[in-house]
Amino acid sequence: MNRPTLEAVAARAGVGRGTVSRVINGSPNVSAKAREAVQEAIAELGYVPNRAARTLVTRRTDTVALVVSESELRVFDEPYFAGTIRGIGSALAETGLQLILAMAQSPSEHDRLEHYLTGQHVDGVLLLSLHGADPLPGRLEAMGVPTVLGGRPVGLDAYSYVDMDNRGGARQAVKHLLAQGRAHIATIAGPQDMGVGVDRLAGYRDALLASRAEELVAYGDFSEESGAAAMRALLAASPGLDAVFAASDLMAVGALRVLKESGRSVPGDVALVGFEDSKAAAHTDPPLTTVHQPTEAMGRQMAQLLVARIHGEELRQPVVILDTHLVLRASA
Amino acid sequence: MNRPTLEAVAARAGVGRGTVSRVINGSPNVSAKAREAVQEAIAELGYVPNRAARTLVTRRTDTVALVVSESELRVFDEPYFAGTIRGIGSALAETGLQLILAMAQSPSEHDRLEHYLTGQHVDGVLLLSLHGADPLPGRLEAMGVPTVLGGRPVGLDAYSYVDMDNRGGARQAVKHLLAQGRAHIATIAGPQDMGVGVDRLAGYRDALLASRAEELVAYGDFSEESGAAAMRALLAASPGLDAVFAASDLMAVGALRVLKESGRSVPGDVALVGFEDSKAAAHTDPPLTTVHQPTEAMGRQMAQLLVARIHGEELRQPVVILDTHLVLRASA
DNA sequence: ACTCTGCATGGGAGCGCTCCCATATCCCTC
DNA sequence: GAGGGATATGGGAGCGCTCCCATGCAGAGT
Repeated sequence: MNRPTLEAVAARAGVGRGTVSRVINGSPNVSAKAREAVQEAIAELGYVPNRAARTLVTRRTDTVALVVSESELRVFDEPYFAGTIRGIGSALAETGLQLILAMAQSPSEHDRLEHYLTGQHVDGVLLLSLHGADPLPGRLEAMGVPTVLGGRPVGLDAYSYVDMDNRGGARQAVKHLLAQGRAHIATIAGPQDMGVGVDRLAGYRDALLASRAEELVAYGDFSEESGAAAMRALLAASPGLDAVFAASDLMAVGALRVLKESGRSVPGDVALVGFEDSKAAAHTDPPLTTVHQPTEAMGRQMAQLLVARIHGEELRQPVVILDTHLVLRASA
Repeated sequence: MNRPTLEAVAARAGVGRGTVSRVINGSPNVSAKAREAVQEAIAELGYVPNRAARTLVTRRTDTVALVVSESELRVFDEPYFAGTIRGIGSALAETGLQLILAMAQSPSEHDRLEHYLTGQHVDGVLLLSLHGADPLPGRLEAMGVPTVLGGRPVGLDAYSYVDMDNRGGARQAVKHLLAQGRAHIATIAGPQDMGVGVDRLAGYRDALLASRAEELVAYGDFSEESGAAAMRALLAASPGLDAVFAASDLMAVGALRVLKESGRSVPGDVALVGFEDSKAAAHTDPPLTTVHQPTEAMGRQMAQLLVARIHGEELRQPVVILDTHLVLRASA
């Protein structure tokens, strides 16, 4: 049951420990003959390097953490999460780095987590869409732990992050509504302590400003119920509205329900656009026109930036914004 | 920037290395005075044990892997995944174990993964709903790596797994349809190389057998499209059917679409029941009656079983089946 | 007073690896 | 043919920890 060690491989190959180590780590200064002998011995013995021993001396852990904060957990089943994690996984697989999933489910665990992350257990950290001015990324960077955020943070300036072009996507969506001749376009905005919330609202305003239409805003928290509530508020305030841009598909779903209940037809009376291009969007009645976001690409990009930083490279472009585009379905 | 070591703590506290180690690991054989001095020194220096050094000597990694196989990746955004992972996370957080997320995205990576998992990098492995007779769990156990599966495996006997009562849930769903006076009940079954697929079909048959009704089966792969295709096949074969039990919500969604397209009303002409109680189920029109499964509990349970095995405990009950129950909405 | 038991303690050995230095080997140049 | 520079190689030291053994010391028993 005992795993072979470096020494065993060296003995088998008839070389010294150093040479085996060089072969494993891809040093060029090894003769072809020695390299071959070593590789053969490795294969024969089924040798696998002991990560702990290596970490102990190199101080690299070859591990990065994906931190999912408490608030995020609720949103766990949002479609963008699945895509992002898949992207992270595939980018990381190419580098041999391991991904550990760190979830802080309570404030006390949040401390434990910070301790863990700064305690040389990981080479870098990926943080997904945090709320408000979370001090974590700043502290990690201060302790020398490279960090890359998913989603533009609001209230702090992070060195490196990857985000969707939320503003551009929203602008496009609202322009589409305008182009269809809609005159009273409302928006159901997301929480304003998150970049996504702020940016999608900004995009809405961009488009309206260009056309000098009046703005009409209600806020939700990305949940369906909040979308329904916001829709009710909007209808009460402006019964004559003829279009709604919701900052998330889920909120759009809630809004759709309320619109129907109020006897309005979609898109006949009111056109509706969501954001996310989630699976749910394709299944509503009518199917939802929405803004597509490249979640998997975002994950890949985050991982790539982090890996570069871990390798000590200077990032040419520490902030990456990915394109979004409108997906036309029946609701607008 | 240099982290303090055990030795530094010992010096500060005026004791030997051994005593500090004993304090950290909770050995009872330490005088109150020494313990106090050590704890003070630890706090003052902000000492955090080096995991790699500890792993090197103990051969414990305090890490477990959650393996998500290639085929699983597609299903990543299925709601049960989010719930399960949350349950695993919360159960693990209580034990101090770390969760690493291992995804095999291609067959070649599958080998690499197996190598990794058996190469003393993790203390145990959690495997989520595998297809067919995957050799991985057997190999892991053979190498002495404790393994717990999520979902009953088909074609191999695993020592320990956690599953939902898929058969019971399906039986309940179909009985409900029978109780409503439905006489021609079809099912859209899942893939028969997965426990969920087999068991939900078995439950359907249980219920039909009791009532001596005729069975009517089509197969899908849990995707919406496959559900739609199966529904078309069923309608072609038996235009007079008046109820459908789909083995997943997503397939039910596909079936619902086809039923509507064929001019049938739901639940008027055809009653429809899904399985999973996913978010999507609540948003269809009409909302889907479905079988609820306790995903988070499943995750917790899996983690708990694994932890017990890692601690070398004999499992009183290595197989755990969790209850499911019917959620009545409008579609049946 | 002396031995014996039992617990607290210090510190050597060693986990498996990388780093680096000293040494061996080779080939080229004059 | 001798000297010099490169390149390949072996192996000691040491990363920070746990394990365990030897030692110290107090209190109990005779």
